[in-house]
Amino acid sequence: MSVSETKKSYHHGDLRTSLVNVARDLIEEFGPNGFSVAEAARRAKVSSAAPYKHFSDKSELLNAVVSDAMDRLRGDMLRRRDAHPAGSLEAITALGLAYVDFAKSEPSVFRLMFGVTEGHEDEPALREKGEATFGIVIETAALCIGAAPNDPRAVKAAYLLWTVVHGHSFLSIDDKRKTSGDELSDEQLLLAAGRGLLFAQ
Amino acid sequence: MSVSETKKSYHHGDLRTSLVNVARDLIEEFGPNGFSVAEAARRAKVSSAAPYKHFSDKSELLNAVVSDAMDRLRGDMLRRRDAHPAGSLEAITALGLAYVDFAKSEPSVFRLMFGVTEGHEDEPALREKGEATFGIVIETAALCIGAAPNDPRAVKAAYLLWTVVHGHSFLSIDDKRKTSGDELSDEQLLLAAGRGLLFAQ
DNA sequence: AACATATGTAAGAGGCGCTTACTTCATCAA
DNA sequence: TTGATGAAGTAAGCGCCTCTTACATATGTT
Repeated sequence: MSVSETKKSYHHGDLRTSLVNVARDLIEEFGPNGFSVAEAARRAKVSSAAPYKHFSDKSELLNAVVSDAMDRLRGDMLRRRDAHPAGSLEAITALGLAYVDFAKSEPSVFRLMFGVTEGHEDEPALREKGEATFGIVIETAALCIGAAPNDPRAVKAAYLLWTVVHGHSFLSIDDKRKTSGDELSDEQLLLAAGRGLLFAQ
Repeated sequence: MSVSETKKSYHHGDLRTSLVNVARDLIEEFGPNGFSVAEAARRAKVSSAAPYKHFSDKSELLNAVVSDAMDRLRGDMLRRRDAHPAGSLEAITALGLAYVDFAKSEPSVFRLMFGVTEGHEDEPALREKGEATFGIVIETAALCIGAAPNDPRAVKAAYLLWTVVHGHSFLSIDDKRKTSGDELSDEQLLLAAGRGLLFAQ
């Protein structure tokens, strides 16, 4: 870059998108708590007041990061599920593997997606996205056990599988797995869970 | 069991213990992120610098809250397990119910016990407590399936059950359970998980 | 050309984490 | 009894943060 090329127009261009991306990086670098709006503004090369033209407060920016992450997670899950025969154990296991892999690749953002609802009430938009994703799990579980998607057995099986996947994701990224089945792959674990829980009553 | 403060109350009472108790209240009131050392000091009626005579920084105070919570959780688990016949499905289910009940009664502290390891490295003391608690789960699972505690099948079953209980705890306190098996009791859920997973291979 | 609107900056109020320098008081050796 | 010691407190302040207010600049419609 040449010297005089630091033209830097007064307006940024797409600050909103830049902030979301920068925020995601910062969250992964310093954790959800280490993130600050001021640092995000610094990295986006704007003043520390500029972000507030796009987000009413810090948590709204964080929500934007979460919303984007939920979209990507749901996309990953569908893509990987659809690489397997509909109704197969592999199909529903693929959903779980996508979930676990997402948690491992973006642990801090994943943590932010859950539980860091402190300080502001649940965004309905985020809740809807979460429910849509769980709907996919229910559908897929129903196909596996040959039931209708509204069959309580499918809902129960789907929820139990979700607890395994969700719990395993957290325990993995929290590094709480030293003592336990470290030698088992995620796939072995989730396949076992699927076999054990799909027909559990 | 908050370790007995042997000889610390020289000056204005037992500030260390007061701070831990006040901090626990604040965390439940405002969430792990809403907590501030300054507010804890205010509630304990000391200057904002006083806490730093007892804790080197904020996270050390939080660690003390977590350590105390882990002791209470382990105590609850043992107490409730031992109300059932050794090796019974009810015994290992009781472990899980104690875990879930703890999460529900102190959701913010529970959240703090996991994942808010940001900003400071894992305290070995806390890790040890966690591993000891998981050891209880392994032992109990081994008894249920008639295996030795070091049998890989027991470890695998114990870990899978832990993922269910841990995941269910988080999903419950994060209020992510609206769409799902809301009508199922924790006990029904955990019994089903126990039946499905104890012998899963 | 002129205005309305969106998007940026500069400056600052108020809060928090943590440090430094100083003060108070319980304990114990003399 | 006393007075040195050191643990446990306070007051003041630095640097960073969130968020606000007042103002400056760019864009597009008319």
